Amino acid sequence: MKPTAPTPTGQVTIKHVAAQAGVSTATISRVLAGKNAASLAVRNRVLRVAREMGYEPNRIARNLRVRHRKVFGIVIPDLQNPFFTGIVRGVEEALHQAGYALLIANSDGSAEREDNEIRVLRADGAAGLLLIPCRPEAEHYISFDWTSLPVVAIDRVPAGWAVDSVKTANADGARLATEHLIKLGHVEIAMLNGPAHYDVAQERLAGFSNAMTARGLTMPPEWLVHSDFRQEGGYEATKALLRGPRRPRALFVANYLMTLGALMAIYELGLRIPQDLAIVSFDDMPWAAALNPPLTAVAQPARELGRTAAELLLARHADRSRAIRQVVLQSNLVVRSSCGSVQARPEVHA
Amino acid sequence: MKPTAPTPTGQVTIKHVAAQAGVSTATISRVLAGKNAASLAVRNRVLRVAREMGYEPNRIARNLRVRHRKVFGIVIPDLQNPFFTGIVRGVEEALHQAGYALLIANSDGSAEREDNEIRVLRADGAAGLLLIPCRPEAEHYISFDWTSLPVVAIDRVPAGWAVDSVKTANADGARLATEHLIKLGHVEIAMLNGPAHYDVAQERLAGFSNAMTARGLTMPPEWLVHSDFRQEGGYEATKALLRGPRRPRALFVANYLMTLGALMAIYELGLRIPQDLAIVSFDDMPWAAALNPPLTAVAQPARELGRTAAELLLARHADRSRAIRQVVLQSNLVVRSSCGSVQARPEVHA
DNA sequence: ATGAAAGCGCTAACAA
DNA sequence: TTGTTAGCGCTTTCAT
Repeated sequence: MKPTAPTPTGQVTIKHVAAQAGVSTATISRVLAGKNAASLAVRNRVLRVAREMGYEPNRIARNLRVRHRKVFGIVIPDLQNPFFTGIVRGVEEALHQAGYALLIANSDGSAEREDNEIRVLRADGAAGLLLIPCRPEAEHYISFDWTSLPVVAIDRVPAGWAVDSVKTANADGARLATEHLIKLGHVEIAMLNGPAHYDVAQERLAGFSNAMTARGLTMPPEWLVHSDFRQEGGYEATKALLRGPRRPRALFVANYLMTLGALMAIYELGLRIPQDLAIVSFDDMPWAAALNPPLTAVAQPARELGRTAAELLLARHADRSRAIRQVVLQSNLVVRSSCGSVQARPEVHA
Repeated sequence: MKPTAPTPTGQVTIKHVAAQAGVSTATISRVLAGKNAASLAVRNRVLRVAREMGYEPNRIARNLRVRHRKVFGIVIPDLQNPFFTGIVRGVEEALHQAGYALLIANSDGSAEREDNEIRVLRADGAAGLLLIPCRPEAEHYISFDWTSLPVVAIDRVPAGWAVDSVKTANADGARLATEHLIKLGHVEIAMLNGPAHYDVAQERLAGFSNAMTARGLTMPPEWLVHSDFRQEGGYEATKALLRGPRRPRALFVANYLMTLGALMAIYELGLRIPQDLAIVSFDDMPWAAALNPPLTAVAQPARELGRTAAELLLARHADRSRAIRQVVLQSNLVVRSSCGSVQARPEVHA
């Protein structure tokens, strides 16, 4: 059969082009694939006809045939978190350059949805997966069947799961923030941290503690508060903390969502930043500079994290047997004015 | 051939399951499709074997066969803009419920990338497209070949393009914001708007103007400034405005990115909000409440916009010939304290 | 340099 | 109720 008009669905297939150009489908395929295995005359004719007919190869068919797609998938816990979307941008850029597309899925922080999205992504032909895990336990991920599906973990890396991964130097970042506070003369420092079983929270705490003890600073136990990394939780926790028997003069908040909550609590309590309370945040956001006063924060290299993860995945895709690599990227402190300076104050030891 | 072990790639196909269960692939297909066209015994056996073998249908093959995918695509101009990601969430929720997946693509505000993403999405088998256009001109979109690819426009609707669309009641929202200012006693009101050729900007301006003239308020022409909807632009424009010969006492900013810039300019100039300058913003953001003072803003129903768009697309998908529908969703003003109150001030007419 | 033909994994007529 | 068979649109041997 030599169909010369588009199919009922309006799609023009390789057959139509072949018929029109008077060659076989194989030739069309070759020419379009850029293989120089056709005479110049044929080549030009094919190209022209294809263009004229508005031919667009059906990738689904192509993918079925070649048994893989130039597509990776990423599943993130929160589409509205600028840190995560920053990572996605980085991934996208790198993948785009390499000629790969990216499927973005949203687990919403739910384990079931995460599982489901992973399955869907695989069935949809993703050649590999980027994952910002929403569970800190490794067991689940380990028991998952990753056969022929390379994966790299970003930001959060369940301890004991042997995968390629990229993360921020959390401890270093936290140390930077804490030292900044200390250098400015603060001694009564509290920390608002995330859930204690998250590696990210543990590391940030470690950095904080190290900085404190290195300077011989101590704090009452109630100044270390564990919340949930969310805005509401940060709000409540901060309120409780600041209403407590002893009020700290400086606060290190372990992520941006809780910082938002903390800020609200602070204003509500009528406290001034930084005079009454200095504040540093983990995570720098576009709006940090628009706050009054501008917020000092440690900036995670989100785009870079994404880029690196993409490169890791590409590399693993190309060579399944290469050594597993864990890369950690440095974060840096961007100093604005929410920590003020208390150098003039008498150094009351806590 | 009766393959009983997975293929070299490790994938287990319908054939393996069929062989193992001792039935034909057709039966497997039917059972798994939920068609009750198999005896209970067979049905159970198939289900069990499939589970045991970890069989996951290859969607690529399925899609090729059924000639469509349960997938829609969305292309947005900025993955990091909370308003857009809010829309995406809404879309995702609605589509998920309907059993569809969503491919997210990022045009980055570039026309070429937008074109490209649309093509890719189509070739990747998307059954329909959601689009937040990055160009205000309709010509391009009209001339595009939408054959057999239903599409709905969100937020920005190029005038003259006959498609299903969902958008915010921009004029109403702007009117709300402006009236709020006026009610509070403000008369010296300026507006920081986006590019004049965007429908969104035009509508917000219309709402602003209507509110002003309805109250008999006028303003010097230099108080209407057109910027670019971006942070940097908002910063520059605000600085110029506030340094101008006549300084307004209130400012309506037409989107959130410019508000960020405006805020920075205001602080830099040492102006206090709202005493020296009241500010209302179009777009409400999670951090608006954490600002000092908390920002009064008109909130666009992003999630709802997304949900509605998804429903429109689903409906169009089901019935190509239904009447084109344009839905506009109401926005609402969330009053915080960045506009203060100047009722006590003498009413100097501008 | 080009074509014929086999199949990727699945579904849906059509038979039985 | 179940199996046989013919493709979906493409790429890729294997011939020529």
